[in-house]
Amino acid sequence: MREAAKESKREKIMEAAIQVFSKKGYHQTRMEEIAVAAGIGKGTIYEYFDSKLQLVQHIMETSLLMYYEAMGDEERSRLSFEDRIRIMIMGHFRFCQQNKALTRILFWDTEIIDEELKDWSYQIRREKEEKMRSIVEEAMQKGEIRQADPYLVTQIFLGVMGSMLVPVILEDQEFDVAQVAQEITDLLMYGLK
Amino acid sequence: MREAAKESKREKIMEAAIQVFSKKGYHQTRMEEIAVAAGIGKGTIYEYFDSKLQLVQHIMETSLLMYYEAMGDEERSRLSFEDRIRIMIMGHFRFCQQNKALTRILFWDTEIIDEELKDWSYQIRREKEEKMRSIVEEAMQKGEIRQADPYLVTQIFLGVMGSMLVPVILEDQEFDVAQVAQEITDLLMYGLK
Amino acid sequence: MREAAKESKREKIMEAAIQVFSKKGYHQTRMEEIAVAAGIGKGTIYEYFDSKLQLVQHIMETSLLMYYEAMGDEERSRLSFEDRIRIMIMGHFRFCQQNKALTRILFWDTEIIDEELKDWSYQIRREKEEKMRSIVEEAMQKGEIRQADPYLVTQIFLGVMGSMLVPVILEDQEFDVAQVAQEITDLLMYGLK
Amino acid sequence: MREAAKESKREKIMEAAIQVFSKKGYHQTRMEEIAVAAGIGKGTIYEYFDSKLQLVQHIMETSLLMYYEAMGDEERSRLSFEDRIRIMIMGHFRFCQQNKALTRILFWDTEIIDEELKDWSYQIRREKEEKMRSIVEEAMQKGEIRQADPYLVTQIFLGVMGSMLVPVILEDQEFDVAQVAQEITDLLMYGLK
DNA sequence: TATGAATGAGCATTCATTCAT
DNA sequence: GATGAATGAATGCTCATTCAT
Repeated sequence: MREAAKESKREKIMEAAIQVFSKKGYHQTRMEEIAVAAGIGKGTIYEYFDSKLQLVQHIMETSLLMYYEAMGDEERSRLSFEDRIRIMIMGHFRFCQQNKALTRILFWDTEIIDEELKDWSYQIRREKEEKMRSIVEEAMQKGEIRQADPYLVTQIFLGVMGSMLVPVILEDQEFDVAQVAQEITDLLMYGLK
Repeated sequence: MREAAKESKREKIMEAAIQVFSKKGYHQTRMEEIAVAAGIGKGTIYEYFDSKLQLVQHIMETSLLMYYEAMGDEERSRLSFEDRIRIMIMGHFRFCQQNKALTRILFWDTEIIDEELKDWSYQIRREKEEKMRSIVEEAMQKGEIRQADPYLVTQIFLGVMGSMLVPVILEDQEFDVAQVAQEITDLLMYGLK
Repeated sequence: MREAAKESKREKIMEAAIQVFSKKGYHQTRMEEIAVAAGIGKGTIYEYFDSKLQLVQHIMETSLLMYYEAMGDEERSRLSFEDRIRIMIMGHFRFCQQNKALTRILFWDTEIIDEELKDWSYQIRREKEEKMRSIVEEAMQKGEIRQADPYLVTQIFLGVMGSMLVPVILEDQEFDVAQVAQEITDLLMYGLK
Repeated sequence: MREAAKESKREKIMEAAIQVFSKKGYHQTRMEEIAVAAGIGKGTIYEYFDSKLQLVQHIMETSLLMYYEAMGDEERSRLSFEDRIRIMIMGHFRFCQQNKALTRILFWDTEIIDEELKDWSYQIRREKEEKMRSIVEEAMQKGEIRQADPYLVTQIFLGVMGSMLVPVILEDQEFDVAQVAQEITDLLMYGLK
């Protein structure tokens, strides 16, 4: 089989797996369901992935890379803090809206699948947190935002980003990503009063 | 056996189950582990609960009642919006800090256990959301806070409350509940600028 | 406890067990059901019987004695063959009609409970067969009935006796024992022609 | 796998199950024993049958069809009553002799497995009875046999057919089916005198 | 390479029996 | 004696994984 075709079947399996995992959760999903969804035989999955665990790991790792790319804050240090977080929030929402099934797997049904995967997932979370915190701290130093506990502010940002998953995931709402990002940034920057 | 002793054993099983479910997740937990953790025989669990599913359901229902009690917003409509949400946030944090394992089960590892339980869980979430939204809308009408999309504001509040689970759950940090609630309320009310 | 009272509780358990075993079969019956039916505690059964198996064994042995007594062919060798088998068939029917639950356990739901019990049950059956055959052979020698394979005739007699269990057990019919015994004897003696 | 091979494995499982059920009874039989007897893995049984209950149900239904075929009384209404029942008795014996394990399951160890199966089994019994009765009544009308209670006569026929199971099942005797059927018919028609 | 029939480790649950009260 | 709460051996069934075709 040509490399391309091989790759395409691997992708097909991953896409099928994402749909089924997202709908039923890892433990409730049987390998056969994935095979059926992918339109292939059960055994074939094992030609491309070592195990169910490795399949979900691979999905999570790959999608996390995609997510970071969508969120990417590279080359934006010259922007104002307000713009940076607006863009970041927007990137987050855009990714979530475009990859609902994936979002559910990555950020919502944080089911404990495996000790190692749990640790990896925590590690990722911490890294994201660190990065966000350094942005916050930088903005405080520059005087762009007022002094406050940077850890707290970081958690709030992450929490707010998480908050908007609900309408996307549970209620399947579509919304204007740019506008919502703008409104949220406003609220965070200028408060409710 | 006296009623009290019977009740206490039921509680013992629930506490053991909470610990194990919280540590390993529902599907990774074997009934025997719960029995061992409770210091009883495997069969004894079935004297008090019909099945593994019913056990986790009962834990979730009971703890949700506790949570709502801790959060209780009754008789507070005469307070200012700022005070109300501060108290609410504080109640949330206090509950989470005092019931870490439970918090993980209720709000963190939202693993798909059962279709019915999933629906119930969504229902609960929606009710909480409704209530919060009505508080937000009331405050807007009274002019306590500025006009904004009430749905968005509600999601932000819920997100912020969710955000602080991370340090509690994942990093096992202790913090001063009242002070953190105050700081968060400040940030939400007056913004970062 | 007085001997009499002790005996009466033992009987009570046996009667309860007979009812439940008869209705649900040995394997489908739980010790608790018997206890409930007897109006006593589950543990109490074990004060009177060593085990579920021993309980059913005891029931079967006791009732078989009763059955043989009802069937008893002692002191009847001076009667004609026709009278003997009529009386025997009548005894069989009378016992079955008066002890329906027991009949079901003894002769109908011949479920394999235990290897030993199975062997015992076969042994009993063979003894009954032997006795019947000797009666048949005697009647042939005396010229009371015509020459035929005595084994075959014996099986027919036993079969006919078994046949009438159906209306008793399955259809709960009541019938005039003496009359039916007479009719059957006639049919066997003089044939259908 | 070819259809034929698949069917043959299904048969292999059924045959193994018949042997084990027949030897140990339904409740005493573990699925693993059947698997071992069939020379396959435990899980394989579930590829062909949904459950232990469904397996035994399928065996009973299939074998009953076989039995009725062996007994078949079609196109025999022009024969004399005597011939009809002789042929019927012969068919019954032939089936039992050729399918001993099956016979034990169908007609001997009438253990209560399941409420539904019990009802089904009674239903079958009643149908057989009805058919036999109509044959008896017809013969009485035609004057082939003397007047008697047709229900009683029917039960006797069925009882006699059941009676000969004993030597087959319990004593593993072989006998000349045609000859025994002839003798039994003689006895029933002309009596013992 | 692709398949799906075969497998058996693993687990929830039942229930006869025990034994502290 | 009487009890019923506690127990754990026993077993039906599932499903990830293997491997012959």
